[in-house]
Amino acid sequence: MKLKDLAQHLGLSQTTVSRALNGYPEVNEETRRRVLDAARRHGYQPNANARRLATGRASAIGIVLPTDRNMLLDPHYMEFQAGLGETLLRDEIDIVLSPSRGGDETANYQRMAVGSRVDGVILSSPLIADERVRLLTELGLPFILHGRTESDIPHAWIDIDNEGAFRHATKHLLDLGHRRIGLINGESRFTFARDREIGFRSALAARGITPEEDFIAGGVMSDEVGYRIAERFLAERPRPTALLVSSMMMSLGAFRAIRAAGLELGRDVSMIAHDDVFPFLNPDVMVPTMSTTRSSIRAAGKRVGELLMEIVGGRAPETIHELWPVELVIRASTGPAPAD
Amino acid sequence: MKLKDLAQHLGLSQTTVSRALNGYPEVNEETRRRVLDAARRHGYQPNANARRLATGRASAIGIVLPTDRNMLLDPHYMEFQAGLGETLLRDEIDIVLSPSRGGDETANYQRMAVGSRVDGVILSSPLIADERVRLLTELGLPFILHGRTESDIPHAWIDIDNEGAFRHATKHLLDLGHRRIGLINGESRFTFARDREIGFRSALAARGITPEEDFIAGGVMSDEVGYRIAERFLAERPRPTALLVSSMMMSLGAFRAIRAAGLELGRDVSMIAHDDVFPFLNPDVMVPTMSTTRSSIRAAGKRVGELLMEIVGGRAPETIHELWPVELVIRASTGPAPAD
DNA sequence: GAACCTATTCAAAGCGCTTTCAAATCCTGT
DNA sequence: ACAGGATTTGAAAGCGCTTTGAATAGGTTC
Repeated sequence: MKLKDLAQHLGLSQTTVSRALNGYPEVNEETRRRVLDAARRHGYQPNANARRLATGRASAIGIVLPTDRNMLLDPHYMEFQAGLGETLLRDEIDIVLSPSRGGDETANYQRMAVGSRVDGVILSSPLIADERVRLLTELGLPFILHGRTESDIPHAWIDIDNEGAFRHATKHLLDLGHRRIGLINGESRFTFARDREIGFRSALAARGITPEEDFIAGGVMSDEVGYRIAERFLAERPRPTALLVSSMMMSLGAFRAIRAAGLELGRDVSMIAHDDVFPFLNPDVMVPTMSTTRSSIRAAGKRVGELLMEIVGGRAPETIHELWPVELVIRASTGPAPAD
Repeated sequence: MKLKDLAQHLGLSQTTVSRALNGYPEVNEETRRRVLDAARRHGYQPNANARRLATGRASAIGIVLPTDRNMLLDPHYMEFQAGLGETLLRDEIDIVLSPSRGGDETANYQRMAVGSRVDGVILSSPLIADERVRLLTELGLPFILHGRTESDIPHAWIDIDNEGAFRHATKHLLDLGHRRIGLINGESRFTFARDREIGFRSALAARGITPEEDFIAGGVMSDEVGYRIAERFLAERPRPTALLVSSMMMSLGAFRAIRAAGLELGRDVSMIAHDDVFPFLNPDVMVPTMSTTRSSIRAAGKRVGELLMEIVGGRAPETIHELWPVELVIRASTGPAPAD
């Protein structure tokens, strides 16, 4: 059933039917009712591609998934997508995935931009100086950054306060008497990891403590890497009495390393991990319960979707900068520093 | 730059240029070279939506993500998508995500089918009697099932041998002398979970052992649920000496429960977990290393993409049934049953 | 009653591509 | 030199929708 058929059936022109369906005002209310009614009865749905061609709008947003950077492999993306969906589906916006191999993301973005496959894209996990901002600006493809990057080019971003989160977490550990604190971070090329390290260092500096460089490390945010780094930290003498960890996945590994070293979490070693709020990894049911800096990545996904649609709708990207505060939730994995 | 411009620039008709670009044979080789050359120089890329409208092919496949079923929240989807991308990106096929809330997936599928938004869809995590097979058949939307379901309607599927995998794993534990084996399964409404239970039971039955119903449980495949079930099992007297677990995530929780009960994995309690091969959760680096039934979900995603494109291309779905064997990898988490 | 609004509808022209059908050109064999 | 076939190109008709510009009908105004 196409528009033409529906129009014929109603004895109206395509024009009027189209207008009635799309809510244009210059249509008699009675006519509109008839049209909407008939459309529902016949299960009419416009051909998405015809509409796209006619309007020039893709009604879709894109995400490039780097399938070889370990990035995508973790659950963060999934949660983020779920959040995105909450916004976009309501407005009949499609989410187009463009998995990219071999670090050749440029091609993916180009492809999306040129064929008018999508109206805009979402940039996740930005590097400290991320080329994609320039690339997309040149391509003229609207975008929003989830995270931040250094760039002269004005652009939209939304980020959590990674620096503040880790500053507060560090400060909390200091207040508990900890002096040797290990930082198990994400990969240092990502802005969020840099910001967390800055927050960590600044809290130490505020107390006149010089951080031990051996107690700062980062890597892919996996269970495995968490284990390895924690194992290394705990083998040092004197060893750290507290760990600050960039993800719950890593904290699982770190926890194992603590056990493996014959130590007890929350007593011998304290730990605070960053929690992106995965439904399948709940810090409240861990044993012991895990102290966290918490910010829902799903909520972020939802908001990112909203904002991108605003940009596509004409809002100036440079007016969009949101920095979300991060909550520090103290649970049982943190305790006073043990006596030396 | 559109086709018309390019044609004008070359002094050719749109027809010829279009044919040259799309590899039709009835075009002079020299002309084709000129066209391809000019297209590259001008960075010409056809408008995706115009092409879609003209050909009637969407060059896209769809995935409905149930955002409220806990399903999607786990990392399986992500790995699967990565695999999909390996196939589809090569052929310029888009992956369209359709997140669905409130269990109203029907609407999502309908939407994809009618607007010719996608050429076909992928069905993941089928229930034992999954309505979607009938729905999609009626909608006339090509699809492939990743997993199996009971249905009179002939359809394409690809699945791993869940039953065989768990039968072998159980048999291996029996060979090690274990008699009380706990099954920590996925949610029982899913076919894969049922099949695993069948495999488990049949291995026991083959030795004349009646399974203890209290040692069979299932739930969302999360760390948390793994912990809870294992904790419950281990509180029983006599307790199981081995656990068979449906996912690595659950096995993490189960492992914690074993430690919490003051037991040692691989000595007091053996464990075999199903490993979908996540790059961030490597059974080889766990302590102790984890015995697994292994089958890469990413490889499955890749194959599913290939097969779906074959179906879209005209291959009869009922000719597509692939059952993949599952490897049993014995590592340190399994050992002989302790004396009673 | 003529001129002028306003509200409502429609015919037709795109959107940028593919594809059918016809035409033009070039060979080949006789 | 010419019919007949193969090769190569092009004009034009869609694909199903939106949107412009024009037309019609029904008041209003002076």
